[in-house]
Amino acid sequence: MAIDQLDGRILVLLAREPRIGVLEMSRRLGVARGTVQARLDRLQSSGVIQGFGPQVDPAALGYPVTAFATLQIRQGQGPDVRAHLASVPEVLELHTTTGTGDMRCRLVARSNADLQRVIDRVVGFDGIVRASTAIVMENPVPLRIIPLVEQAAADSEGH
Amino acid sequence: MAIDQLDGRILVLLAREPRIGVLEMSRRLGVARGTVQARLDRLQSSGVIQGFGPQVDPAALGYPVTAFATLQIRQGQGPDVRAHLASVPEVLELHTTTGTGDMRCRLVARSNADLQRVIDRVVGFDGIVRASTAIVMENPVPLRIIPLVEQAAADSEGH
DNA sequence: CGTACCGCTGAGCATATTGCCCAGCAGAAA
DNA sequence: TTTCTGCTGGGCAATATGCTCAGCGGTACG
Repeated sequence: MAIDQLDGRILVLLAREPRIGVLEMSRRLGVARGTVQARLDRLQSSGVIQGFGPQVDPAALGYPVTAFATLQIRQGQGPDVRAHLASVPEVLELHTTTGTGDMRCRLVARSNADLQRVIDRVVGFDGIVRASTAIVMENPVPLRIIPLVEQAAADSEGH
Repeated sequence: MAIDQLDGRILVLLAREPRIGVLEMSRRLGVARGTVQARLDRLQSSGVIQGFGPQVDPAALGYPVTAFATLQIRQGQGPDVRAHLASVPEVLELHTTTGTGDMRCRLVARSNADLQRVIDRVVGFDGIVRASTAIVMENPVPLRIIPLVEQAAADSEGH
C-alpha cells in the first residue's frame, strides 16, 4: 500500500514523460525491465495508479471559463440532485462536504454569459435550495500529485 | 481548435483504454493509422490533450482525507501566498476566484487529525487573513471530461 | 542453523508496434 | 483547371512488448 523510493521514482518519471515505455524506464532508473514491469502492475492493481487517461484541457475544447458552485440541498434530495448534476456535461466534478446538505461542483462554460446558462441548468432543479458561485480567475497551482508522491516515498524511507 | 467527431471518438477511446496503441486505435475506429497519428499530434500540439500523466489516487498513497479551504488574502500578498501554498505537498490545487482576495485550494491529509496539521501549515502564513475549511465526504462525480468532449464533438457536427 | 519464500537481475525469443517513408485519391478552395 | 489538404493503404527497419527461465541475495520462520 505504501510506496517506496523506486515506486516514487517510477511515478515521477511517468508524470514527466508519460509516453515513455517500460524498457526506457528501466534504463533511466537503472533497474531491470521485469522490476519496472512488476512495480507498475502492483501500482495499478493496488489502485495507486488509477489510469493513464488523457488530460483534456476544457479551454482548448471551447470552455475557457471555470467556476465553483456551492449548493445547499433539501434533506433527502441528495440522490436526485446527484443524478441531475451527473447528467450535465459542464459539471466536471462533484463533492459532498461537511455542512447541512452541502455540495460543491466544478463547472465550465463557453463564456461568462454561457456560464449563466450552465448555472441555470444546474440549479434549476427541485431540491436545490440555494447556490452560490465563484468564478475562477487564475489557477496558480494546477492539479498536481508529484510533490505528494515524493513526500510519500520519502516517508517510507525509514521503513 | 474545435474538435470533430473523429477527434471526439479518439478522446473517448483513449479515456476508456489509455494504454491502447495507435495501431489498435485505428482498427477500432476504422480509419488509417496515419490518420489517427495525425489527429493525435494535432490534439496534443493544439493543447486539447495536455498529457497522459498517471492518475494517482491520494487515498492509495495514504492520504484518504480531502478538504477544500477558502482563504482570504491580504491585499498585495497574493504572490507570496501562492508561493507558500505551492510549497506544501498536501495542496493539490489552487485557484483564485472572484471575491476580494479569495483563493480556494484542495487539500489532502492522512487523517482528520492530520488535516489539522496541514491546515495549520497552510494558514500559518502571514498574508492569510481568514480561512474556512470543508471536509469532503463523498465524491459522487469524480473529475471527468468525457461528457464534455462528447458535447463538444456533437456541437461541431453541423459544422 | 537450515530452509523456504520473495523480489530483483539479466537474458532470450516470437510477436506486435512504432516511426517514417511513399504514391494515389477525393474534396474544397482559388 | 489547378492547388492544397487530409485520408488511405502499403512497405520498411528498428524497437518494444509479453513471456519465459535460472541464478542470487536478502528475510522470515521453524
